[in-house]
Amino acid sequence: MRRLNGGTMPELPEVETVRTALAPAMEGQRVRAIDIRRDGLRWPFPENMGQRIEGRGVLRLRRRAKYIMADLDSGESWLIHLGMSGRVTISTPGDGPMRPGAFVHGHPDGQAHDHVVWTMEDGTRVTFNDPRRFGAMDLFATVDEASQKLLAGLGPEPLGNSFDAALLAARFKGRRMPVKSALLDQRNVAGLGNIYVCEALWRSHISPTRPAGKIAMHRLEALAQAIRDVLREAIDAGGSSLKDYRQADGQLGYFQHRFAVYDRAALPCQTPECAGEIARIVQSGRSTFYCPRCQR
DNA sequence: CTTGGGTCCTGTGCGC
DNA sequence: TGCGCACAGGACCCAA
Repeated sequence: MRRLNGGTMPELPEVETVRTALAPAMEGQRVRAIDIRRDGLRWPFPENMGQRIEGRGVLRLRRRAKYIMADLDSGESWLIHLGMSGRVTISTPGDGPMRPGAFVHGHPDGQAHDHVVWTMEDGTRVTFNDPRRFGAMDLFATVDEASQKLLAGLGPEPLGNSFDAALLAARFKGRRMPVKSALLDQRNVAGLGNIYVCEALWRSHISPTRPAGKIAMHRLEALAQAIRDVLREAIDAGGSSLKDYRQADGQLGYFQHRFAVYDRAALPCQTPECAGEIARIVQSGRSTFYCPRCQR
């Protein structure tokens, strides 16, 4: 089993942690300058993205699913998705060198894959780095958010009031697909990714291969609670990591969390008195980690 | 409508 | 030591 280099992919908790860190650096300030170093990431950037952002004030930062939105005083919202490998670095003028590793790979002022750099009016610099370029940015009228292509159709926020077992039951009714796949579908629940789906299923003792429509209500209650618990714990862990982020070069987006099953193939299950061994299977081309003994 | 598979992208780690 | 390849996966896209 390959190692993940100690990092985790940005799912809801990591994105929320990034939003929390970016808010004090951006909210209430104007964008003095924006340096866009390529045409796009996963998709081309929106037309005139730089002109539409430069000079605008940032009213506030919000999160929806795995997206961060910066509401601008122009009436537009700037949407950012970290994809798989997106990182954000915050440098303040007092930090000394604005960024370590200058002149790397021919980039005069930064590191390889620094794609967008924005400078706030107080000199704070925020750098978006994304080697795999699965990330995305867009601009849309804030009032038209409901019809924004990437946001329309998203399911409820798992930490919001409308998410519960009854909602899962309604979404899963009659569905034969494995519950693992159903939880990854952002139309059912917004913000879960491979890691936290595995963790939540383990906590609720549900097999990832079980058809989504064949889970008893009391087990869906446990699942909904497990989803909320694992996300909340990861957000809390990210928040505590934030206090030390300067020591990590100000790099945000990857906060190590203690996983019970993810990337733990062949290691012992941590359910008390289970003594099972964590298995790795592939579902829809993705790794699933679970305990065949205590997850049914 | 539902479901599954392909695709994009680069860094990393492993086997030969 | 160096090379090639599998793998990591979020979300769209399309085919059956």
